[in-house]
Amino acid sequence: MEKEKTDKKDHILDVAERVFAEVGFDGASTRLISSEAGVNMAMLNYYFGSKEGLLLAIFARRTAVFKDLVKNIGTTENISCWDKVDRYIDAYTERVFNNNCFQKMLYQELAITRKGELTDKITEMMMGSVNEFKKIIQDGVNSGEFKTDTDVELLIATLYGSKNFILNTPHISSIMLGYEVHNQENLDNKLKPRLKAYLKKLLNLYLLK
Amino acid sequence: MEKEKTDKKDHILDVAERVFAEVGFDGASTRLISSEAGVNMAMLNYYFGSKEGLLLAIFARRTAVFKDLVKNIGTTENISCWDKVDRYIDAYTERVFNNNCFQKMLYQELAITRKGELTDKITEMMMGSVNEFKKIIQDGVNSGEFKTDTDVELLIATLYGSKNFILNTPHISSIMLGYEVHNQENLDNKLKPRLKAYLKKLLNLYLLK
DNA sequence: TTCTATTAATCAAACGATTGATTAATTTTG
DNA sequence: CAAAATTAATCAATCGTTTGATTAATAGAA
Repeated sequence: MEKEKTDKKDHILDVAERVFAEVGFDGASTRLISSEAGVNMAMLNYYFGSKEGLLLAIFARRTAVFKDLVKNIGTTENISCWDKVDRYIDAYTERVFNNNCFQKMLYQELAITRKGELTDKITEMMMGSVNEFKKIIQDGVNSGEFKTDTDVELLIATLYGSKNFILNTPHISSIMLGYEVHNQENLDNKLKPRLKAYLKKLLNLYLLK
Repeated sequence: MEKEKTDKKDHILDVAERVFAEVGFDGASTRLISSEAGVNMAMLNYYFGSKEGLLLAIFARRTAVFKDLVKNIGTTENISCWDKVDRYIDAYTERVFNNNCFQKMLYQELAITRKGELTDKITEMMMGSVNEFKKIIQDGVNSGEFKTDTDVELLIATLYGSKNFILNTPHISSIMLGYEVHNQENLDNKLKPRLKAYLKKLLNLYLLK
């Protein structure tokens, strides 16, 4: 029935997302993906048209969820700009830790100079999140709450990049931190609160007068 | 003659490094690499044995150079720990901006869970650089120059990650910054000094009491 | 209900194209 | 000349995709 079909498609998307994150888009053969998902190879084309269609479907699913999550922290009234930054860091950290396979896949695609439709879709999604944060910082600078010589763009690079380094170079960060970052329990219990606290302190020192 | 042979091999390594950075290892066919380099396809195997051998040769060439660059800022006498951090940021920024194709390729490989020899070689190279910086920070904490609650590992993630975000997601960062980050002139004249100044201020605020 | 049509889902097999690699022949070099 | 460098042609393997057939599920007509 209809529900089971959706479940199966969702299952394939889950598996493909993980495999793409692990070995990259070009490194992931349709045979590997289908065998990992426990489905016949032809089902990928049957459901998603092509390998690239599968990739697009993964992005479509996540972006649909993200639109709700990124929304209007910046427009909340009656709280300081720093509190907005604080909330943004919380929301952002939660989001990326709960979708770390997708995040890893996302930045692998961003690193590659490919053609067409997907790049635009990714860029649009990223810029939405970026501009939300940018607006918060800019408001804080304009209102005098934050330092005037704040480098907003590089601060964004720090926010996104610090997390990327941890999650997207697991070989290195696991050695650095002393525990396996692929382990979701370590991620949730150890790394997530640590990263939140670190980012808040770092940005607080950099932004506030 | 011997010199020309080395030149040709070096030329192939240059081109392959760029192509790997642009489309990833799996996305770069030997035919594409050889045509971009203007050599016959068989020359890749003739010189480097295999496609993976070519990748290894790229790493071997860069690591040989890096061993000289990473050396002993930490053991310099008679300067403060902060001055060491200052110098490290300078040296690090210079290094990554002058090898941004290699850097991009490096982190694409680090993101992928692959087998064997290369991963160990990459990890060793990275940890050498990481530990050098870690030692500087740790000395500063122990001597009382830096704050005691410094999160060294996440600070490393910030240092490396901020730069990675700028250089490895050119689509996004070019929009953010308002100019093309692939343009080496923009990189050297605009971004490099800006990133240096930003990182120094950020780390200064975070580290110093 | 029971029999028949229709549709969706699934499969093994095969397709043409491309992959990385190798061969054997040729050219260049010393 | 002999050795090294370079080439076009070719190799088996794997790639993403398509095929035709089969099963399972649903709907319609009696």
